[in-house]
Amino acid sequence: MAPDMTERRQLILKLVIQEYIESPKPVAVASETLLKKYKLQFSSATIRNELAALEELGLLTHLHTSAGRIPTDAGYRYFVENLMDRQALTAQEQRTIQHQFYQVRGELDQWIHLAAAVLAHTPPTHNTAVVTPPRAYHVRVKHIELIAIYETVVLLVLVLHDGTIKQQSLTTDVPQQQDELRRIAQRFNERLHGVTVDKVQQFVADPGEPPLSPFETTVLEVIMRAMQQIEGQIDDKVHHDGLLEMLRRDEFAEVERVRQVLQILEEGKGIGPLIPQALNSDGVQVVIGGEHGQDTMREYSVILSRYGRSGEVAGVVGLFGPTRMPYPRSISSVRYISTVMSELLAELYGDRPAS
Amino acid sequence: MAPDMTERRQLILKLVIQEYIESPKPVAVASETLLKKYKLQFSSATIRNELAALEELGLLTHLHTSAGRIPTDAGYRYFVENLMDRQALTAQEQRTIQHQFYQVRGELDQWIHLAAAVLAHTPPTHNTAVVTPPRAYHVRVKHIELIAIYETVVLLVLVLHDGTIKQQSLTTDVPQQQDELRRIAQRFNERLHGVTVDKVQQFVADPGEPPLSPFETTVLEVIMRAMQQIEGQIDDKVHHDGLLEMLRRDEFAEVERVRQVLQILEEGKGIGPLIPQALNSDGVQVVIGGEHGQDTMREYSVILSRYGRSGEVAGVVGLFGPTRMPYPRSISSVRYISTVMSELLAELYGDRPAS
DNA sequence: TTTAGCACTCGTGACCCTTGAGTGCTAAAC
DNA sequence: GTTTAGCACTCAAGGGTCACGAGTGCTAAA
Repeated sequence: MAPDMTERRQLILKLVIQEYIESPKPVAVASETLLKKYKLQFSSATIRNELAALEELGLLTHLHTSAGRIPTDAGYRYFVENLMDRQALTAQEQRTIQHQFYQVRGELDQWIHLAAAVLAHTPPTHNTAVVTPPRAYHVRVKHIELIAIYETVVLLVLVLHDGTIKQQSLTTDVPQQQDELRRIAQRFNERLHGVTVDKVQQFVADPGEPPLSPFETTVLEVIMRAMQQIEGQIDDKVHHDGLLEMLRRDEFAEVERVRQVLQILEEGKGIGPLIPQALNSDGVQVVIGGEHGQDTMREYSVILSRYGRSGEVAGVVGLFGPTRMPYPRSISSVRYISTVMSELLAELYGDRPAS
Repeated sequence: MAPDMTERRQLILKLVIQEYIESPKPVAVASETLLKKYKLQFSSATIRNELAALEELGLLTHLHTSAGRIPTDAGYRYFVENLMDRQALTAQEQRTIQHQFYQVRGELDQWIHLAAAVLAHTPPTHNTAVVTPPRAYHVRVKHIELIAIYETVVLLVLVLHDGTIKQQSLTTDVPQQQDELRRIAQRFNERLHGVTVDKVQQFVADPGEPPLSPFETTVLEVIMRAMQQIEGQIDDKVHHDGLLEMLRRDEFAEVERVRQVLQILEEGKGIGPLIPQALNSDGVQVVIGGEHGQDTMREYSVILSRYGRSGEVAGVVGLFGPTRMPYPRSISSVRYISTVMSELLAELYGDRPAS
């Protein structure tokens, strides 16, 4: 703790931030307000002196002379690191969430929707939930399927070990029979089960006997392209929920802010770059304002947590909103939901490394 | 043609609407402006009389006495039906679009992204492109695959004949071997190929020999549930592109309008109900303002066209924006892109009914 | 039936004023 | 040295007034 941060200053900073983030509207907080609301044992003049000191320390600021104080990014950071009280979810809330996940446990593609919906609708709402699907960094082949659609059209279904599915139609000059396709798929499945993209490459270079037909080569090329594409787009699309609710906040009275948010969410700008970091960290990550040098994010914060296991099948889940965010509660929600999702994921993929 | 609609009135109405929808800002058009811009052979006073008459007929309106005229929904409708000049895409634009689709022809899941991107970025931009994935109303089983993830976890992959893929993990009490799973899948594929959900139901009721194991019954139940769910959500999620570009329009200076649009796009309100109709019609559908009694849509128009074949595998593609929309050009774009997509779809599924 | 002329309407933007919340400072009290 | 009362000062927000000008609607003449 910096020596300048006396206990009283900590108390006042904490109260200012709590007051500010909990109020429905973003009104700067004044010395008299604090005095009355929290029945402090010193006068408003003293508070004003302390507020001035906290401003000197860079933790608070104000928009103009005759306005109350609002936290700076550094102020929020200090609050999150040192001052805030944890606000765990109630047992009832935990049960409800567990129950909802239990109902869709098998449907991996529903997870991200559910997670986002739950986070967006667990009070306090008014922030946007963001989730990426569970994915592996280095994808491996789980299963290959070739289905004759009709004579010269074949549907390739590629299942990767993280559960990602990629489908692709192929047209061929030579008509393919379903029997023949099954034979090809079986050979591929035997040789390629569990391998990464470079092992597929090796197989193409040295297939052994019998050599690959042109059609088989095509199929393998498509498979490799698909795998590469999927590896490259890890943080491509971030699913979100609760946006409209968030836009009701007074912060979004001017269109420009709304456009900013849409740019961040729709084009992945701002949040995307934070995802790799979250995937490789344990615990909840909090990025406040422009802390990571992203100008688009200067007025927004993101709370992210990985679910699943680092380096294996994993995704991130979190909340996004204006820096004026109810951090204690939001952090608890994100932490809890990531735990639940991790447990369910472990159940699905087993407790050992996914094969 | 209503007898009141003299040629001159038609001309003036057409010019008013063209002037209004082509201008970058929504400024009501005045009699003097028309006179100067189009060198009309009669005076501004005459134009004013005609404008008053067109207002009497319900085709134009104005916001206050000292403002120029703007079209009503009925005015736009009359324009679209009777007055507008077709504005076909240039050969160059057509080539570019064809080329882009050719590059992703096999990847069905890329289609909707591409279609939306192309529509959103073909001038005039400033409207939002909307696309639904190619889907069949009555889904039939194409292929069933069971993959052992580990001993008691099985991944079911269900491929439907419209190319939709549904994955679901199942946990079982009895460990399942991959060989056994392959046998089960093969039996199912032989018996269920091409069948609709009620035929699956029949099979469960009367499986013949050998009877179904509890695990097999579970799998079939999951399959049926998945099929029902997919049939029910035909117009569930509408993919869109170009939203941010549209929000730069002056129409969206107030947040309330932006919220309306997000509600329409994110929650499917407004556009969803129009989709079944578009799927069952030929040609381009234009819904202007609140024509279909949807209050949320009162200030917006949608241009939709089916691609694919009615009743078989098909989707819709279109444009969405404020009623002040460049109809001639937008309609041409939508028409062209739906044609291209229909052709590609026919190529993928063959020219006969999909089997 | 068309047109010139002109009064009238009404939204827009500039300007000014008042109000009140809240600070910052000074000087006295503890 | 620290705390506090008192008060001058600042500044955003809201409201009222006014001038401006674009554009219509009407009247009367062509």
